[in-house]
Order: sequence, then C-alpha cells, then structure tokens
Amino acid sequence: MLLSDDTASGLSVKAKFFRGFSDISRLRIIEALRGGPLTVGEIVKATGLTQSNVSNHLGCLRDCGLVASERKGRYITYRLSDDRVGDILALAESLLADVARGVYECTRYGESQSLSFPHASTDKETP
Amino acid sequence: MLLSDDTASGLSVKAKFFRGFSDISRLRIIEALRGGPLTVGEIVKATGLTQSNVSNHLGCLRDCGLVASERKGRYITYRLSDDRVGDILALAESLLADVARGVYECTRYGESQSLSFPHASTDKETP
DNA sequence: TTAATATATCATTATCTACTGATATGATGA
DNA sequence: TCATCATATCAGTAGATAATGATATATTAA
Repeated sequence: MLLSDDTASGLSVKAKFFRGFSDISRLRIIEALRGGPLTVGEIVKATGLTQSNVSNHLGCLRDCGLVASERKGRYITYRLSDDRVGDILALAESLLADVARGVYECTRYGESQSLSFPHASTDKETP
Repeated sequence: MLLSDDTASGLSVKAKFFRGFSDISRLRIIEALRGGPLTVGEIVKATGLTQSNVSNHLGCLRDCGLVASERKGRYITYRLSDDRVGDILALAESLLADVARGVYECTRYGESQSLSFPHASTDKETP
C-alpha cells in the first residue's frame, strides 16, 4: 500500500475530519448530541431532517470519528465520540464571535459577503 | 433582510468556518502559515499549488475568518487570523491520534474505509 | 509612461456532495 | 412464522466545489 504525502502527513484524514463539521445538517446533529446520546429517531425529530438523510450523515460522522454508536435492541444510540468534539466547537464559536464583532465594526462591505469559494453561492439559507 | 433559523443560530457561518479546514489544499496553506506570515508567492512555493488556485483558497480562508491579509508594497502578506485557529487544529490532531489508535486496534475492517459521504470517493490521494 | 512583477478574478469543466424516495436489513413481539 | 418498527443502503439528481488557463488589476522600477 503506497501512501502519498497527503495520507502520510494526515492531511487527508484531517480534511475529512473537519468536513464532518462543515455542513449545516451535520452541525444540527452534532448540536443535538451535545445534549447527550440520542437514537436515530430522536435525532430525526430534533433536527427535522429525513430519516435517510440523517442516517447518511450519521454514517459520515461516524467515519469521521466524530460520533460513536451502540445498538440497544432495535434502537441505535449515537453520542459524540469525545469531549474534544465539543471543545472544538466551543473554540470555533468564541473565534467567530470575535470575527463577527470585527465584521460589525467594518463598514467597508455591503450585506452580501461571499464567505465561500468563488462561483459557489453555497448560501441556500439567505436567498 | 430576513434571517432563517440557520443564519440566526449561526449554523451557517459555523459550517462555512469549518469548510475552511475541510480541504487538503487549504490545510496545506494553513499549515504553511502556522510557521508565520507569508506572501502569496511564498505560499505558492510552500504548497506547490498554482498561483490562481492559492489565490482562490486564500480568498476563501479570508472570508471564513481563518486568515488576515496586509498589503506591503506589491506583496500581500497572509497570516492566521487568530491563535485559536492553531488551537483548533491541535485539538483535532490529538483527537485523531486517539481515533487512529482505535482504528489500529480494530481488526474488523479492511484497509479501505470510506471516511466520507456515500457515493463520494473523496479520496483522490489513495487510488 | 512603459515594462515587469505580484496578486486577484473570470470562464470552463470534471468531480463531489447532499438530498429524496424507494428498498433492504435487522430486531422484536404477536 | 409473520407483521412491525428502527435503521441502513441504493439509485438518481440538482447543485456546489476545486482545479485550470487566461485575463485583469494593482504596484513598483526603469
């Protein structure tokens, strides 16, 4: 098995890890799980996403190492895999709060900053 | 300006923030900047990416609040916007080290785990 | 002013990703 | 066993994303 630079240095794994946090639906799921373990059905209710969508995202989050699952009868309970998941979110929140303060104090831009890669609207939420 | 739930709760901003970390090329740039501020040209050399690609990613990272830039003559110097950017990476690294340990001790899987969303190969680096 | 350099933007394209609806698997209780 | 419930997987699709090559915008030096 031949490893490229990216896999060797772990950049590939790291990118996948952060991809777990980089989607609104997954963030909703993670936020829900911050309150404690939940079954898939409970997550569906808490997030308002469809069952199949939640299941896909949970698979993604599990593969990224962000959540862990345990079967109990016909229910499967998911929980955050590690306290550091919450720590990372907390750090991001504090940083973003400061950035927001900076953006607020900056009058140079109009109301629609891209916050994203060029040619990508990426912002379904603010049409 | 009408704000949806996502923008109001900041989920949208948070997702964009983490998207900054969720790409191998951007991680390379961030790693390079962890050693100190660099001009665009220096980043191009350090990462091996093309100039236009680097410029696009830098724009993305700046919009995400991960880096800040300052013009000096005809050079533009980029730096990580905040120590917490490095802190977040360090937390992720320590968590991933433990997850990797767990994966290593787990004999249940073959060598090709998806670590990603279904139907997405996502793994150009290990063909 | 002109040429040269540093960086940003544009247009295009191939690929990736999230979502949906339908179906499959797996566990439990009747 | 069969029916039912909980969850996972599949196939298809619209839209997002990263990369490239070409071009545009600064800024400085000649």
